[in-house]
Amino acid sequence: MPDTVLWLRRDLRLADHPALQAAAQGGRVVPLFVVDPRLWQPAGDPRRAWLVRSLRDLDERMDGALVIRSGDPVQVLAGIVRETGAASVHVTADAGPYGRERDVAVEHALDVPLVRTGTPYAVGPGTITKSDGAPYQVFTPFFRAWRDHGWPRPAGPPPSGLRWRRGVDSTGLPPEPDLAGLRLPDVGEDAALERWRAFRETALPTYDTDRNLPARNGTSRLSAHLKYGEIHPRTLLADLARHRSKGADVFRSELAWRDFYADVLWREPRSAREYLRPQYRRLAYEEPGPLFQAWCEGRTGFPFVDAGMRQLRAEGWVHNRVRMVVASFLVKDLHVEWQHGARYFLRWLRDGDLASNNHGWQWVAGSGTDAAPFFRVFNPVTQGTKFDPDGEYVRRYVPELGHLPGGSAHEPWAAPDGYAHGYPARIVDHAAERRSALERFARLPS
DNA sequence: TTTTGAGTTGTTCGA
DNA sequence: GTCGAACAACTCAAA
Repeated sequence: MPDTVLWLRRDLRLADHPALQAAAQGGRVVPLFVVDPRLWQPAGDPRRAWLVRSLRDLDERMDGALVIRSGDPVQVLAGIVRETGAASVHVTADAGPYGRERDVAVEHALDVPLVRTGTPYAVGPGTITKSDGAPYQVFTPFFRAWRDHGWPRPAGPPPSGLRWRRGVDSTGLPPEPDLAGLRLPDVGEDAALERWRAFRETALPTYDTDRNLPARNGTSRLSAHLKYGEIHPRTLLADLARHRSKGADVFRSELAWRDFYADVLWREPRSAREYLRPQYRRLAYEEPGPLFQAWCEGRTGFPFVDAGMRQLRAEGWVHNRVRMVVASFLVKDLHVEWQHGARYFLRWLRDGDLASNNHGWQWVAGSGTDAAPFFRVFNPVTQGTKFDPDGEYVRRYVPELGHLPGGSAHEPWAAPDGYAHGYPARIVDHAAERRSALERFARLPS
């Protein structure tokens, strides 16, 4: 039986891995990861560090068999096939705009088959359609169809006869960037499974309500594990079938959101960078300047916003409720186009995913999927007092507010000693900027 | 075929 | 303090 190549990308695990199962049908498997400058360069340090750690973990599970090479995948794959005499190259299909084109280019350059088995999603992009075959543009009908469609069972553990081919030249791991104090959680397949187990047994039953409270550990924090494919949503959905609770239902729908946004990107690749509703391009925006800088650095003077932006720089992760609030602040209060915020997020988020991140930003901007009532402008103070009533989250990330008790941390301007520790004054008047945002929308030709 | 109701995550105003 | 209406308008599916 001839050997095969398993070209790993966003599927850095051994369990529940259909492409690995397919590759193992041949002889020995050459597990390969290509450090592609076109993906490595634009990725921020948190994502690079996560990737390096995840590859190191995977290599250990493979007893050191993982082959790492840098360069253009077209050349690297052709070289590997030539060196090893492999009969096929196996991948998990990539749904992103760059990955799809890259895979077609690799396919054309190879004289052996490029075999795509499975996707990183429960239901592959392009699968769910309306009865007339057109794609859904609204989440809830997509969700119903997605649920009714169902998803495959987990593929199980790696096949018992699996043999890695050894001795293939490898450049070794790329250097891990210095994160300068930014803390990442444990990385890798075991860490992902453990995170899932811990979440399932503690926070899942109350996920429907607690997921909105950023001070609490109420969310799964699986996003980066899912992004790198250390765990597959199939695995999660199979386990969820044994949990009956409102929390389990809501968590399932969050996995459907991930599939939905991947589906939207697959059908409209330009939506990664451009407005899904093109008329929003003509809105009156402001060029990013000093106010944008203040937003990036978490010194807008709005505690909930600043806490979120500082959490981003401290952990490479932000609670989803707070992502919405900081995004709304940039787009609706500072009138900066969503692409600037999305790019900054992708630079610093450890889970930075093109589809989820950029469509989430478009949702906030009003230009994305969903009815998008343009008058939806988050009030950073209201959001703070509603979802962080004790001010615990704000004080955790903004030490200058540590002396303000309870919910008063959300309104330092109302406390006599609110600015005693150097917290900045508000950079804009929220009520005025809200009106300005609504006026800009009203002037938008339809 | 047309109509109708509902749609992840909101805020403000006035009764 | 609570509550409903208004903000204005697109997609989808059921009636």
